[in-house]
Amino acid sequence: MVITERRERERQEIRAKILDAARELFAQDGYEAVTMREIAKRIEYSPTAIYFHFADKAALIRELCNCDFLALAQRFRDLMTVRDPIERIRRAGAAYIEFAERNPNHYRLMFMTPMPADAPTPAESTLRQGNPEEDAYAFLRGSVVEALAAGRFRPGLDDPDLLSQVFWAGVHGIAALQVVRAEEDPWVKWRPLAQRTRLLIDALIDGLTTEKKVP
Amino acid sequence: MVITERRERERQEIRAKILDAARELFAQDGYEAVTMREIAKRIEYSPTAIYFHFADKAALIRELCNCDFLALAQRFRDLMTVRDPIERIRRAGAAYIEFAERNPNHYRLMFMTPMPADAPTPAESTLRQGNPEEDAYAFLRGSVVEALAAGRFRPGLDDPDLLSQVFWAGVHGIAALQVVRAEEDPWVKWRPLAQRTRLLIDALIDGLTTEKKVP
DNA sequence: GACGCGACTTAACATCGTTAAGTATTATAA
DNA sequence: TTATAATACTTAACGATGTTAAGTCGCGTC
Repeated sequence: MVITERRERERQEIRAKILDAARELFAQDGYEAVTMREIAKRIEYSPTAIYFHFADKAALIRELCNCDFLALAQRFRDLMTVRDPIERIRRAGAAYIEFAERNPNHYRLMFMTPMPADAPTPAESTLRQGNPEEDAYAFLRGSVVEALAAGRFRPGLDDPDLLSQVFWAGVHGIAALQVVRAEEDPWVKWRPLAQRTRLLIDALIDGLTTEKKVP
Repeated sequence: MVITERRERERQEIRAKILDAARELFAQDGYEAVTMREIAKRIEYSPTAIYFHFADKAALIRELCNCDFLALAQRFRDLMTVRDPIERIRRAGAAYIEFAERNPNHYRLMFMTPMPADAPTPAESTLRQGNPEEDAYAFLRGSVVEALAAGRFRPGLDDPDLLSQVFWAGVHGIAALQVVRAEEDPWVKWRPLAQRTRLLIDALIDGLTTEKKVP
């Protein structure tokens, strides 16, 4: 039965080729602009061939998205070495925004697009929910729990989910506005991204914890 | 020449009918889902008729968008009566998020979609930039300047644009995540919007100003 | 050596935004 | 009063999109 193994291997190869082509086009031009026909042309197959490997365009893009979630979580994994949980949260916020700046189209799909009804639930997904190495939210929440245990947050603030979600919202706001209004915006004179990032993270941490960065 | 006046009036009427139909469909289903043919069916005209009143679909939607910007700015206008600038900023943040919650599709178009290349510049737009009654950013910035003059922000924080942008980013983060992940999200157990809103605004204000809400 | 299945192609469908061409109605000019 | 021109539309069609139906070809199995 070695033959079916080879078949399976070939299947995975062409699957990967499709994904690579799609990723490249998509990172360049964004979701809507990517065409099944164009992906097909790139890999020198007919457009229909893609449908033997992916149910539809959404499924294709969803698979790319999964990779991106993993990539983000793995950037966070490197921050495990930071011992102080508050400092770790700070760095995670900065890394998050940097990810968005570097992969604006991926970020848009991951966090700025409504989830389709048939999106995979944690049970279906290959990503294991709650595992900080694969789930970025779990990483953030874990650090919050740690800081909470160390009594670093202000009294009265004791809900790790609420705290995580507020911090996430803050950095997401910076990232999302950057992605959408990155180029020349005649309506608002944007301050440099680094300045906005720094001040928001500092202010949020200052407002939530007992420590003071600014006197 | 009263006749051309009537013609112009009729023109405006059908224009308004198109806009109304488009607004309703759009608020229900979002931008991509709205079809020129469906708008046409609703007003009982042929699809082509729309093109005699609007250059294309984007122009149509852009006009709706303009109305929404104005509507938001006018919600802010009511906050002019709040004397304390910091309290006014607080309330503006809450009103902003409430607007997003109530008009998720409009919000998506206004703040979560890349600006098309042919979007109107402030010079072209009917909205007057810098006028706090028509420009929500100007309203926020004005309040920040006022608070700055009153010495309410922490020492070292003296750039009204940077401060405005950071505050905007914070509330935008809450609003944007709400719009995209409002329904059941199996990945994150979301805390109630009101709680997230309150904590983020309080924390940001605490972190940026000299006053303390929480001890 | 007939059969069947898997991987693919060609052709087509429905739907989308948009445009070309034609047609009434109506105001202006002769 | 009638010819002309402009206005406000309609019908038909174009090209592009995601997707599906039907057919082809090659390989492994009985």
